[in-house]
Amino acid sequence: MLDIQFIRDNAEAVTTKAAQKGYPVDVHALLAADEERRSLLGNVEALRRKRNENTETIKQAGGKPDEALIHQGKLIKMELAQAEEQLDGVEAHFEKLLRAVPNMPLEDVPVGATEEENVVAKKVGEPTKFDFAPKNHWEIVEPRDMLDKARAAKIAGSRFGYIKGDLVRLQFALVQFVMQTLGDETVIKKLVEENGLNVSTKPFTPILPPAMLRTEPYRASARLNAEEVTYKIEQDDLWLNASAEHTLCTMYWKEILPAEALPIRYIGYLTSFRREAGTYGKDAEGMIRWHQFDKLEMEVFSTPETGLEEHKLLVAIQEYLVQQLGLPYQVLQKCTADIGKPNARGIDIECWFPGQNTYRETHTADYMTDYQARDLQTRTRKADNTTVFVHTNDATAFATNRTMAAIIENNQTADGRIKIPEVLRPFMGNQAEI
RNA sequence: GGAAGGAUGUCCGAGUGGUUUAAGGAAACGGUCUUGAAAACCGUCGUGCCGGCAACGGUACCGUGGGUUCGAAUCCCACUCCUUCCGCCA
Repeated sequence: MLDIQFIRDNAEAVTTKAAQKGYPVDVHALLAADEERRSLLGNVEALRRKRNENTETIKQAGGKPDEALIHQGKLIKMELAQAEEQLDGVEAHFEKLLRAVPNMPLEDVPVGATEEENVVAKKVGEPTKFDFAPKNHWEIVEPRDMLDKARAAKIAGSRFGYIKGDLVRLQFALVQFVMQTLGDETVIKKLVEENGLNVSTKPFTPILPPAMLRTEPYRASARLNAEEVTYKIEQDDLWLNASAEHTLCTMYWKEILPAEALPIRYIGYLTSFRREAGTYGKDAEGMIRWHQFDKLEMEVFSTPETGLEEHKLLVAIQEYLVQQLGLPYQVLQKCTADIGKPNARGIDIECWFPGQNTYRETHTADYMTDYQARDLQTRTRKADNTTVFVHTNDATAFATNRTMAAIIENNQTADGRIKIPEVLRPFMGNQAEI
């Protein structure tokens, strides 16, 4: 959530920017509720003070029952109960309005009403050329028994699949490659320097996070999108994660991190689950949009000063990883409508899919400033002993299904085989193709 | 699934109705001493919210929610989580 003080000071800008993101919020209603809340809080606190003073008087008298004082205490109690009830109602209303306000986009985020208005920031590599008609990834792997969606549909329904054989080995090669690359300080240092960033060169810590989480931290992360995206385990009041980010960004819920711990950089590997409600018909074939998929996800906790630089580092890492695989791609600066409620800035990377003759999203990088941390109450202590909310960043390293689909389509041969990118070969027994 | 014990500030930990605006210790920060460091000693040191330019004042927070009481960290009820033991199990 946003700082209410910020909203008070910037009511017009908040209204405008929220609307740009597609979240029309009634800032005037929010500020009215805020004013009413503060006024009622004043009443309540004055009554509590009276109560405390009455108690103190009784205490001074040795705690002996004094009918008059006890009677007065009872009167205060009744009055207070009424005032508190009133305050509770207003506060609940206030909080609902406050939470409805999205994070403010940074200055360089293009204003747009739909994802059509995302801006292509750069293109790297040329769309792959073939001297034959390139196939879709499923046309390559299904006949070779590396992907079985029919049986998965029988067992689990649509948007599931059995991935088999060499494709499984390819997935674990991707995992190994990412863990090795992000764990290597020389790589991080190189990317920090090449991009002129002023951040730590600390490598990423590999992490296997939980796949389920409780409602309270999930809600605080501003990532709980109950109906369309997220599965609920009703019996145990747990949600299935829709991204490793959800159990990573919540890790330090209600904690104060020592300054020297930052930045905290994690590279997580986790199976994620999405309901994909309302997407019927989209990507019915292939392995792009499943209910269940594995993902390597980066998460960074940093000081406010370095938050934006960390975001840029994550994008640089994403580009580096894609380049290492030799995939053509474009970098998209997401517009206000597409960056998401808690985001201040968002970048997508789209890889070229020759079988579909188009670029398709494979990576996202999200910068939340302190919007998530405020609700999660994740803070750090500064040198002067005061505390400040941390900044959070998350970014895809590889979503394995989509990345493998891109590798399959770009590296296909005329006879229906798949060339393995050089950097992955050491993790596949030096096999050059599958 | 059965049983028991727990949950207190950055950490450890005392606290069973008013003396707690939470003891004590550790860590951290500042200082004294020292050639330097360590030790010792002195001092500072929880987090929100409201008001205030500020100094400061008020108020809340002892797992969560409710209740009893003039007054609750402390008593009552419900719930959540953690630990240990037994059972089951990858």
